[in-house]
Amino acid sequence: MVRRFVEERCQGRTISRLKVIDEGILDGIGKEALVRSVQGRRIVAVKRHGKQLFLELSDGVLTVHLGMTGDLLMLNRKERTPSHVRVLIILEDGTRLAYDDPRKFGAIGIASSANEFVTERRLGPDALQISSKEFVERAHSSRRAIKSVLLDQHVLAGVGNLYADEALYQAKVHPLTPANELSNPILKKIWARTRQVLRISINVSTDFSKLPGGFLLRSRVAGGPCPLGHGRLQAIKVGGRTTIFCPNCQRII
DNA sequence: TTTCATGTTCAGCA
DNA sequence: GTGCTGAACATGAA
Repeated sequence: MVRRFVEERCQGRTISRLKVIDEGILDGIGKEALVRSVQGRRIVAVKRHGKQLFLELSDGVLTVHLGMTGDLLMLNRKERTPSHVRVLIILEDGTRLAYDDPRKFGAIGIASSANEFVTERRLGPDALQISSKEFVERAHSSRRAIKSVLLDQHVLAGVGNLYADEALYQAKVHPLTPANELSNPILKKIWARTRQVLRISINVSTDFSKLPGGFLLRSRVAGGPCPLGHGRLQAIKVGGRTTIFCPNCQRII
């Protein structure tokens, strides 16, 4: 939804200026070099691969990752900039695309192309692009917990912690199950649920209260009720990440 | 005051 | 090579 938002508001427009307010979020490029790389360029297209956003310019690509708390906002020329804006992209008419990120876990940089960036970072196929066949192959070759596999951006790109929990809840698979012990039909189900969860979340702009009933994301709280009414949710750590699941719906290993 | 958190990367170890 | 853990990053919220 961020991609769509930026596409609607910025595609086809020209960047007249770029202002770096906090250099901490620049990734592998200095302030001056970044400014030189974007100023006067037109935003030709807005693309996404996993969690990575690409603003394709008339020459080169601006790469944007929102980290955990990042956001992109449009501000008109008079609005004052919110307190955690790190970079401002000023368009020719004075409106501004603001990169806002309190925790500064995100990153902005430059690449020669989106493909080059994906290859260099060794990102896996996008979670919404990968075929069920390739997903099954990739997942099946790992002995790690299925949740860790879903979260591994080198296996497939785009699944975050919350979405991995949701997909496994929907597929009724315990998050600690070793991926290679899952049958092909179950892996296909996980693949299908994962894309469904991502699609629906994009459609409701990650406003989880708008999700249909039976979604874990609506009330993902340890000790809270299972959305399908099958007991209480439990919290564990998988690969260092908080994992919430229903021990009744998602059978143990 | 303390703990935890939607992400990524790296060091250290089995 | 595989895979796990913990730490680091910086800040707000509970």
